Amino acid sequence: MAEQRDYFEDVYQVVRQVPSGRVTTYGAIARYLSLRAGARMVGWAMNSSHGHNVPAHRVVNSQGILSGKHFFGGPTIMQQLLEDEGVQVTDDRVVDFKTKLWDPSEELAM
DNA sequence: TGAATGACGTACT
DNA sequence: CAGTACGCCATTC
Repeated sequence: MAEQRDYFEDVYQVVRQVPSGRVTTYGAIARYLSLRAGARMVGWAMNSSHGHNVPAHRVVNSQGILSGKHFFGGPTIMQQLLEDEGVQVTDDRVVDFKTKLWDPSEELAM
């Protein structure tokens, strides 16, 4: 049982700060945390986010695609959550993703 | 102990 | 422009 919680918690905190109606990308988080692992470990942290009160549904890949929707227990759970927050999703993709993109390096920086 | 995998991203062909 | 390959590194078998 490796309690790498420290590393994951860092990711969780960033995701938790994502405002409703906004989305962020794995790469953005990884880059903000200077994770050399790139973006893969960010997704891995999400996998462990179950029970951590982490709105992982606000985290999408660089294309704004709901890559992990299938991991929410349903192919429409993630989409429903986003739509419920005001994020329009079409074909598993965030509408106006580029505009709704919440970059920690931009919002949390400085 | 080593190999395989993985909610991604970037680079190259 | 599209497709393929590689990297990155922790977790799992």
